[in-house]
Amino acid sequence: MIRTISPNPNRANFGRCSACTVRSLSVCGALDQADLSEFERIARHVHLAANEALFTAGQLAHSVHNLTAGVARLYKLLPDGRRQVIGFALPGDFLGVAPSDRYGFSADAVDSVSACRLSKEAFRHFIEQRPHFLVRINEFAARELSLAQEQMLLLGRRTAEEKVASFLVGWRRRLAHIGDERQIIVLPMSRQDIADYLGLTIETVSRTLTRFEREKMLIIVNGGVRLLDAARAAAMAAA
Amino acid sequence: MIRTISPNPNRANFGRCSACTVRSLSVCGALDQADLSEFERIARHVHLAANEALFTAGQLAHSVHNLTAGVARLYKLLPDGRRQVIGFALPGDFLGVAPSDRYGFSADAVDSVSACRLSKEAFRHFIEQRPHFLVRINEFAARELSLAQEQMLLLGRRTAEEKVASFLVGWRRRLAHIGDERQIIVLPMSRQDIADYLGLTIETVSRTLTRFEREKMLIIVNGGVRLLDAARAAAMAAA
DNA sequence: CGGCCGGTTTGATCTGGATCAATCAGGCGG
DNA sequence: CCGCCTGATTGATCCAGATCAAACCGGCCG
Repeated sequence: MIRTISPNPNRANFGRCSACTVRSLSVCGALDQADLSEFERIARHVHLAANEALFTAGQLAHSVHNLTAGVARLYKLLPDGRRQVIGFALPGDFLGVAPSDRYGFSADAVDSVSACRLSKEAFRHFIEQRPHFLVRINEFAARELSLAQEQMLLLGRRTAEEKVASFLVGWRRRLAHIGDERQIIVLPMSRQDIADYLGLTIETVSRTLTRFEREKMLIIVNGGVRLLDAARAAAMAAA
Repeated sequence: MIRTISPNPNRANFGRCSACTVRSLSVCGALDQADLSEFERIARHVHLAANEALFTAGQLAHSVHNLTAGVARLYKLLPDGRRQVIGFALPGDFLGVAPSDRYGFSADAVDSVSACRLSKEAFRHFIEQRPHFLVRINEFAARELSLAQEQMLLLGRRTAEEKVASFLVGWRRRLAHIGDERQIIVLPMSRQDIADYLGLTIETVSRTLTRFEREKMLIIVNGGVRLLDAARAAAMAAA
């Protein structure tokens, strides 16, 4: 069985920010010991089972979130049910940059998820006293924006084959960034999630992966893929 | 002839920040008189003719920009020349939120453009002394991110008809926001720009607009469109 | 251990939008 | 005022990926 996604699956994160395994990756990486205990005072840990909602588009945005374990699916829906997954959040990711008082998208757990939840008000107050923390938030927002722009290029101008290859390469890079260096690229999300992320149908994603396997670029395993020809995948993702 | 896009086309902006017609709309809206004169000291005004470049993807990011007049096209290219326009910048828009020391996209003038250019270094220094300004930058980044997410939904899941209708409605809203309340929706960008923004071809954009005209939803005029049935357009954009 | 059940794969066919190919229109220089 | 040049429109055809329709597969519960 393939383990869940977490920087160090053997050590549990039980509430103490100073022991947080994703701190250096997260916005909290900018906090010193004193800041951290104040942060801990205003944060609450939440745990969600697969498919439970962190929050829903359109609701009043009471809270901001800091993912500490698992993978979340971020998405928007059209009235008739068409869905666009706008991103997958990993441990260390911050969900709270928003221009209005309502959530602009929905987020729910792909596998079991842990997160720090802070009331928006307490969070705003916390920030106001700590400009260096705001700088950090800004860096995270900038990275997020840059990823979104890359995704626009993908959605608007890449072929199905390029989309799937780009997704695998990008996902692998993000897993590596949080310390998951396993041979196998774990894919906890469903084919439908991937399709909705890439602007494709589930059938096209499935066919494309099968073709990649036939062409010996990868092997489809339970819960993920094993990449055999990383160079070829990277080339497809680039061009 | 249709006038260029500017909040108040009759008053020129000649270098003095305190006389800047877009200040309240821009990141500078958060600055007081003293901040403003320091800002003015480190800013330089640049003017570009149509199709001149503000900056190019991949180059070292020396500067940040604050658009004061005209429209800029922001885009990314694939190695084979496929282009995705990731946005159009209007007066008041800030171009400078980036996660790396290189520009992540290219920007050039659609029509003739004016902008404040600041060295990234001077800008960073300026920010460090002024946390409230950073908050403002953050709000702008959040709005930008939210627009990008909306655009991902459009690119991934909307039909050609919905894309064109959404574009017109969204563009009109942005024009209204900067004070352009004219009956006609000015479209200074080419059909190719619109196509590359919507993930379509120029032919599909053209055909869709002519169909909208045949169906009496709008009239195509030189340099823009006159919207006759705003409700219908809004309905198409929503669903 | 067998029969669901949800997610995935595979196959057959269809179609929205792309591609290829002429016009067409309007601004501009001569 | 004419002819060109660039961008836009319109028409004919094509095809990548969607849709429709079965299997298939693995985990789980009785």
